[in-house]
Amino acid sequence: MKYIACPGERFERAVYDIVRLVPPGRVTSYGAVARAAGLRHGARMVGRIMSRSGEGPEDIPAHRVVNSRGVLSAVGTFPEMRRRLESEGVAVHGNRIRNWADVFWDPLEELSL
DNA sequence: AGTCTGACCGGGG
DNA sequence: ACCCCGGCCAGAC
Repeated sequence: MKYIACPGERFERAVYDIVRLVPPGRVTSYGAVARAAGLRHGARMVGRIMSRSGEGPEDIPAHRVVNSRGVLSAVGTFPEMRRRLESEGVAVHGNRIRNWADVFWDPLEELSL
């Protein structure tokens, strides 16, 4: 499966497809998803897409996407995020993920795109 | 059209 | 490890 750099609906669909593949117990980042979806500078867009992801019927693990430093930057508007991660075995200290380097799941690498 | 604001990122200090 | 800054892009005024 491969995605081409094309903004708009295609990009959004690619983002959804990728996020759905993040396994429980692992976490990825907005920027990493953006790059895998073909937009090098699309991190903010991914963030926006995640923030609206609760609206539709689409069911995706938005809690498994955090910022590039392993911090739960969304916990303010998405409080359940932390509990969901912990229930999957991800250790969180403050709002920061422990062993970030080990828990990090990079779509580009894991999915050979 | 101009400006501000984000669930962002990388580099530099 | 922390903070700051400039760059990034789309949406809301």
